[in-house]
Amino acid sequence: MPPAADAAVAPPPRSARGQRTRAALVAAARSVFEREGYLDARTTDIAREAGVAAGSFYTYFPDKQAAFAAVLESLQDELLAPGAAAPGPREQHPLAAIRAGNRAYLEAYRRNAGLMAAMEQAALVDDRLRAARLERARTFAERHARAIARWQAAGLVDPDLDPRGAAVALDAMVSRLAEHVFVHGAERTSLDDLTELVTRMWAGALGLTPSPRKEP
Amino acid sequence: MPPAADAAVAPPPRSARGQRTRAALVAAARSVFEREGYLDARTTDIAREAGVAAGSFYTYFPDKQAAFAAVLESLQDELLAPGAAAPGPREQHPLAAIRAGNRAYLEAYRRNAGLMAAMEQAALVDDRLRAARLERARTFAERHARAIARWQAAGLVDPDLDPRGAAVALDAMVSRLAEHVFVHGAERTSLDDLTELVTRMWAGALGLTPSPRKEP
Amino acid sequence: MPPAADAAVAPPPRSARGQRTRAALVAAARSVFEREGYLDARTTDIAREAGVAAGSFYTYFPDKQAAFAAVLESLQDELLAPGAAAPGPREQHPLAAIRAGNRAYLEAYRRNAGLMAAMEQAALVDDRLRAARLERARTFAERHARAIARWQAAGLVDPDLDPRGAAVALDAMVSRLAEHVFVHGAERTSLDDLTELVTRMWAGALGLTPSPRKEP
Amino acid sequence: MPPAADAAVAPPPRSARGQRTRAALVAAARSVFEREGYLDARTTDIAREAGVAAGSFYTYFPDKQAAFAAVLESLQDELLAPGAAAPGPREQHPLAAIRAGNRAYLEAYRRNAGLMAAMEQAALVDDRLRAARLERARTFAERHARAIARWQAAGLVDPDLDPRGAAVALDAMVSRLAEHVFVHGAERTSLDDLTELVTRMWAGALGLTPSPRKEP
DNA sequence: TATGAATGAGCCTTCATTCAT
DNA sequence: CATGAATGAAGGCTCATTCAT
Repeated sequence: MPPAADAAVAPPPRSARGQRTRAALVAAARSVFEREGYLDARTTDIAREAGVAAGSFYTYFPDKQAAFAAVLESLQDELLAPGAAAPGPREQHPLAAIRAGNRAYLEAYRRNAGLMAAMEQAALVDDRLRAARLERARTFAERHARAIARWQAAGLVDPDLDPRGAAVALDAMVSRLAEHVFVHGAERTSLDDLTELVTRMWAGALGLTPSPRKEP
Repeated sequence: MPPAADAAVAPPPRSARGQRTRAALVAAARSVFEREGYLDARTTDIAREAGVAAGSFYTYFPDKQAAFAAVLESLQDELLAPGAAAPGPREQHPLAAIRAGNRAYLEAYRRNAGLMAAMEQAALVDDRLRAARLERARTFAERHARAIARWQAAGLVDPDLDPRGAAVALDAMVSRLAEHVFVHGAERTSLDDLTELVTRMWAGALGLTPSPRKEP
Repeated sequence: MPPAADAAVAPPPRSARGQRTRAALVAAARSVFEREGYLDARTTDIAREAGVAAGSFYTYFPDKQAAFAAVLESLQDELLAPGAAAPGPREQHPLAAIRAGNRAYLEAYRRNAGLMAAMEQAALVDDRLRAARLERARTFAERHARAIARWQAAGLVDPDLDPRGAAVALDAMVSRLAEHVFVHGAERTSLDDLTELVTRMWAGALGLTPSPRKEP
Repeated sequence: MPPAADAAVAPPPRSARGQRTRAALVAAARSVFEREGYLDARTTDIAREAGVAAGSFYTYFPDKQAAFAAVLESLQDELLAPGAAAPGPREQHPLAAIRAGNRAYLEAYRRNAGLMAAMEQAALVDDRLRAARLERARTFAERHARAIARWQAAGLVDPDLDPRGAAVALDAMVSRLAEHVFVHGAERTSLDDLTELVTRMWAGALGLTPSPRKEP
């Protein structure tokens, strides 16, 4: 996939030195946002932690939210990793695919809990970041909707279900649950148990046929 | 259950005039929080909108968060109304109970969307309000867990399910979905469709038997 | 001594009830000023501690400083007690008189350390209270100057000394030392040692003849 | 003795421009504190008088008290100048040394009367500044105690005297007297007369032998 | 590009005092 | 006389962003 069109928004630094500085800033930003949350993070702290002057921050980012967006972008791959959202190899039984997807998502969430917390905050405060989060959720939902539709076509899932609606609802469930557990520390459970729980909810909600319809 | 113990922290106004002023402040606070969100709400605006001097705000609340808590408290009844969460009359079939509960919750959420948005914000920014939100979620979850257990006992719901886990997960789904739709304006659907969607998810996830088992 | 002329400034409460309320306020004020200092003392706290409404404070005092002045006035007797400042019975040898005076002063200071601290604060912040303090200091100085003059006349003290100047200087020494020790907690010593120290300084500074000039 | 360890708390400005701004702020602070006293001084006034934005004040000082401390530090040299406290050249007769020390102190006090008033205020209101003042007093006292001990060793001063106690007491006398006269405007005298008075008190209190003992 | 100082609008909170009842 | 609610001016401090060097 070629660089997206919106790459023009933030001209990438030409010099190697610029590349390095920018990378340092993104790393520092990640660390600071993780530690302090979106609102409490100060751009001067990010600059200091990156080892550059306060003003240099603005050489690379137009504002604080852009730095946050850059951090998220650098995580994009991890957060939207195939395992994290997609049903996996098509040959897999849906249950296995769902379980794998949920586990990957929950693991990624837990691994980046600090940032996810910051993201929740940011989404409730900054319009552009809110839009970005919705966009990400939409990506997930569409991917999942396609999988559900496929499973319906294969006779594995209740055909009356609206794939899109179900995907949205089930994604909502998993993401909120992850927030509850990993950000707010509610409901202490193991990642395994959590994975089983949401997988079971998915399965039931989709009316997943226990075994493929190969039987006569 | 009597009012929380820390209600004593803010002694209720002695005089009738004080009662009126306090009520005016709570009303104004609700309006301002709805309009501006938690972070952007200013105590001076609340005071002005209540028609009192800026300092009078502090006669009744130690700070902004206390005013917000007071607003939530005044909503408590509505948000925790039996319909909004409980399975309703015990004789009802679970599906009807779930549908009624979800509809009531979603209606209340939509009716107070501005405030709910403020609450999400507040919970991510203020520790005490976060704790209050978790407490509220717990109340819901426990109520629902009891209902599920009852249904299991009646042979209407998959007996292998952990009632508490299922309740937490399904509540998460509904609340996040409500936030998506009513706060962020994603996924435009009717309240009816939304109600049907989540009710169906509940039913499937619980393995709800369409009609009670009639075996002897 | 009949009531001073300035009693007119604050018309004494006529009713017995008023007398009691005023007394309660003065007692409460003393306690609060002692505990909080002049600046941090709140009139509402004084009223609450006196068991009256906030507004009642102003029935008895025009403002905060008046209440403080009233407290000091109620202490006047103690602070200006004969022992605390005067040379005592004229027949006494000066050294004994000085020692007794210093001891009485230091004891009174220590007993009322909290209030004295408040007084220092008040004097640096409120003009009227500053004037009152200077007036009190002047009273002391004059009394002591007279004693010194008397001792000079008796040939017991260096006749070249300016009685007024010496009195002012030595009073300054004692009052500042008391502040150092009892308010700021510097130089921990016993009251006995402190008394001996200042008495010795007085004696030396006055060129006090060890024993009366009765010898030939 | 190197600068106090906590000097590191406020890193000195890197650029020359920063040096200039900081100096301007300290000068402005001195002027404002002198004119308004510690409590009434406003940081915004200091900034305005320094010709910088209100926020720039906080680039150099965390708060008002730090600015005050910086002003005092810039006075340190003057206030603790050898002449102001020390007995001067060792060959000098104590009386001359004491007179010179007292005169220097009183002159410095009078020259900075506005600031000294602010300092008294500050010490009664701010804990850190109080501690600083006690520390300064201790420095004086120790220096004087050493001088007294030296004079005792030379047979010029009453050997029974506790050098430290005497130093503390006499310093207290002089500082309080200076405050009386220069801050509160009590007891109008000339600086010469004041110097003579306190010098005489010192001499008497120390039992200073008019001229060195000539015994072999 | 880098630097780091400068900017300045913005808002919460206190509390002595007043006043309607 | 008592009550207790209402008043409202005042100011310290933050920090994202800009800009002169």
